[in-house]
Amino acid sequence: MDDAELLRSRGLRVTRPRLAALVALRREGHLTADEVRSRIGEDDRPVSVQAVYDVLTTLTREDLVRRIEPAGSAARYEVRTGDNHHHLVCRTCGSIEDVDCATGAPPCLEPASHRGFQVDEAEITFWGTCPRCLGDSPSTTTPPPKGRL
Amino acid sequence: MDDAELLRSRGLRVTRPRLAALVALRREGHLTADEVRSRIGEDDRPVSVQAVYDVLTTLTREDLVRRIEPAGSAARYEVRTGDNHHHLVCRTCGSIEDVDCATGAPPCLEPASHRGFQVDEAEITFWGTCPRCLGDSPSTTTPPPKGRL
DNA sequence: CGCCGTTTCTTGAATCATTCCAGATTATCT
DNA sequence: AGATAATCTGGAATGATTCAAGAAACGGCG
Repeated sequence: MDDAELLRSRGLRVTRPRLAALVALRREGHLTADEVRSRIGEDDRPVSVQAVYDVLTTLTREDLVRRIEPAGSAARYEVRTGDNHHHLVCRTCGSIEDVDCATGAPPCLEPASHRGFQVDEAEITFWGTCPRCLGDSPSTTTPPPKGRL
Repeated sequence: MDDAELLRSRGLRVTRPRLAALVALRREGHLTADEVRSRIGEDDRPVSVQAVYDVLTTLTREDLVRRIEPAGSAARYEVRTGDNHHHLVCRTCGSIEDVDCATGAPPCLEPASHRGFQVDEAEITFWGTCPRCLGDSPSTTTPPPKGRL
């Protein structure tokens, strides 16, 4: 099933910005809205800021894309692969890696006490230092993408 | 050890805004910077927006306060109790509850594959619906604090 | 194949949280 | 008390995201 069919199967219209966003996210994961926009602009006709947010919001709502918001960074998007994986975030350079879920199926982890909550997802962010930043001198290190924490 | 001693023990100056922030956060957890500011303003002389951010940043750096940033909401602060606990967030009203860590000491959970990362913390957010929103009709439900997701 | 109605995209401005700046204050140490 | 560096104040700037109004385009229908 190609992207066009994928969109139709969710009852979504097939538009250039949507197809381009899916392609961009399939090529690189964990992109910010702005990065998605520039990737699209590179090999396609540019789209407006608004269109990018609309597209990403729609695709997220239909579960074709997952949105993550690591503390201290703008929201990032990745193609929803179906598996429930988690993220490793480098405190120094902000890079993000996927890691498989250690336990089984979603929500993959049960809270010690539900307190009456109906839990449907456990989102896990592992914080640490990436191998590159571990070895590098601070000067050669790529600075974090945006805000600090 | 009272708050003044606590601050001194970290090499921090004892100031009214810092003491007031600690008191406010001890009374209520998971407050936004702005909420901390208004709580201080209620029973103390008001402090500037800037002072609140400075104070919270400093206290966070010294590990007296923990900062969390649930997706779709402004940053929230809570007094660091030392235990590593996690959070239950209601998708409907945005309320946050603490839950103890099921596994042991930090990082409390190991990623399936480190990929060379040196992991020091596993931050877990459980998403779901709180008991109040489960039972309530949508109309009587308190709306989410800020942005949607 | 061309028209219509609805959805989606464009441009431009607004909002919110957070940070930057420069100068006035104030908690500590001598 | 006085010096000095850390803090706080007020005001403006920044960055991500959203709102608004109108133009354009997708997809169904005749």
